[in-house]
Amino acid sequence: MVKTIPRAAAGPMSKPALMRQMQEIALVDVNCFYASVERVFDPSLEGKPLVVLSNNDGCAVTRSPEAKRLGIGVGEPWFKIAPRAREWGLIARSSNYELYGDISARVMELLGRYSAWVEVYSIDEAFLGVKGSPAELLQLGRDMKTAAARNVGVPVCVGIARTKTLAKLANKWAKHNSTFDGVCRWDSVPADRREALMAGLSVVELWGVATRLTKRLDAIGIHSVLDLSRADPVRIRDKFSVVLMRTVLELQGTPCIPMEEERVGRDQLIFSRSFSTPITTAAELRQVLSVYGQQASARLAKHHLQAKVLTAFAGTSHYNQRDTSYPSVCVPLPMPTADPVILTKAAHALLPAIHEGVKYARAGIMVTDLRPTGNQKPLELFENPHEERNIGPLMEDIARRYGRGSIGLGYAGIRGGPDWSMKRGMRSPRYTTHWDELPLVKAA
DNA sequence: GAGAGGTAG
DNA sequence: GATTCTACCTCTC
Repeated sequence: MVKTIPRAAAGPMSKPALMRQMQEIALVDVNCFYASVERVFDPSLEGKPLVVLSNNDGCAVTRSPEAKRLGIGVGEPWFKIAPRAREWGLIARSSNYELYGDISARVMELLGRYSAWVEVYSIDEAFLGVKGSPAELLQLGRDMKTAAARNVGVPVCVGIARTKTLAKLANKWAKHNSTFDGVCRWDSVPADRREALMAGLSVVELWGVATRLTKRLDAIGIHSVLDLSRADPVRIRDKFSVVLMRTVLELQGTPCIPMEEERVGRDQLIFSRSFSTPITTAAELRQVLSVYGQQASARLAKHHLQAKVLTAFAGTSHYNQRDTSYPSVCVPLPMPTADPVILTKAAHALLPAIHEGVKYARAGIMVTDLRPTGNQKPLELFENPHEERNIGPLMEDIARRYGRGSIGLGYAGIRGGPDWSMKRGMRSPRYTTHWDELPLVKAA
């Protein structure tokens, strides 16, 4: 008697079934994403050196290829670049995360048409499970590149390989080696050429390896990607960590870093910012912490989460070595909550640790031990009078209707920008998410 | 479990 | 004078 294996039910394929079908992984990422988005809406930026700045217009986070050629590094402070900007014809933009987020969503939606399994890895890149012959895979990569340029208006590069680490590497080659024309499939590159490329690349270029590991690897004679790919995985695990061992195995073609499901809940939320001008008084800091407390409340509510622990912290500038101070307090909350009053009050627990006169450059709060909002009512004894009256949702409703800043609790409610608020003098319009900032088109 | 260290984008 | 922010993982104690 032969048992027959039941056929899979019709309908969408299960994840394990997809996994069996999936032969390779494609890494698609947008070239210098923020700068490319700025160019979508302002084509006059095309061909010009352009940098997008971090919060507070602090430093360059994204540079157009022309800006890179000027020798501007990532993280280079704007105050150092600015004096020469005019002479270089360099243009700077403040970061416009709302716009970038919206364009990112369009790119991801587009990629979803090419694979049933897209892992959104960051704002500008995604891993895709892909399947097909070598020729089909290369064609798929070229199709995605063309579609992103035509439908969204941004340039992307594609790396395709058997493992994530190799897909990352192939993507890098696609980007920096014009012969690949933006699409590189690892196994389609002749072995001797791959080795030459790997021999010429420092381990610091690898996904998961940064400066510290590079130093330690250098010390044992491992300098290039090729060196690391030939290392003994077990020895690497013993001398370093399982993380680096996975990198070695992945370089050798053994997948160890799986495609991930979309993260639903988060483990922690952080609200933190550097100030445009340092804060020196507890009164000002109280106001800042109130703002964060309410932001945390709104975000928790949005994700249907409650927090059990809140940590509040402040710190002086790392660049000022005198008078340094990094006060922080960890406040266990009496019960899981997303209530703005409770969170704000908890955040204020930092205030006694603040020394008047010290120049605090940054502050923030972190909520941890997050859990989904339960539906069972807390014991009467522990019931929170504010939550009962739903102050959080009420404030959200007003903010939605009358705009952010129209309502706030106590010190967070003051109108007009306090002088520590973020500096963003060169922000482009939020073209796609605000009615009053839509792009105008003139038909002449 | 907390904190340090490291990494990514 | 001035220099991002958020979130994760692993290791150690």
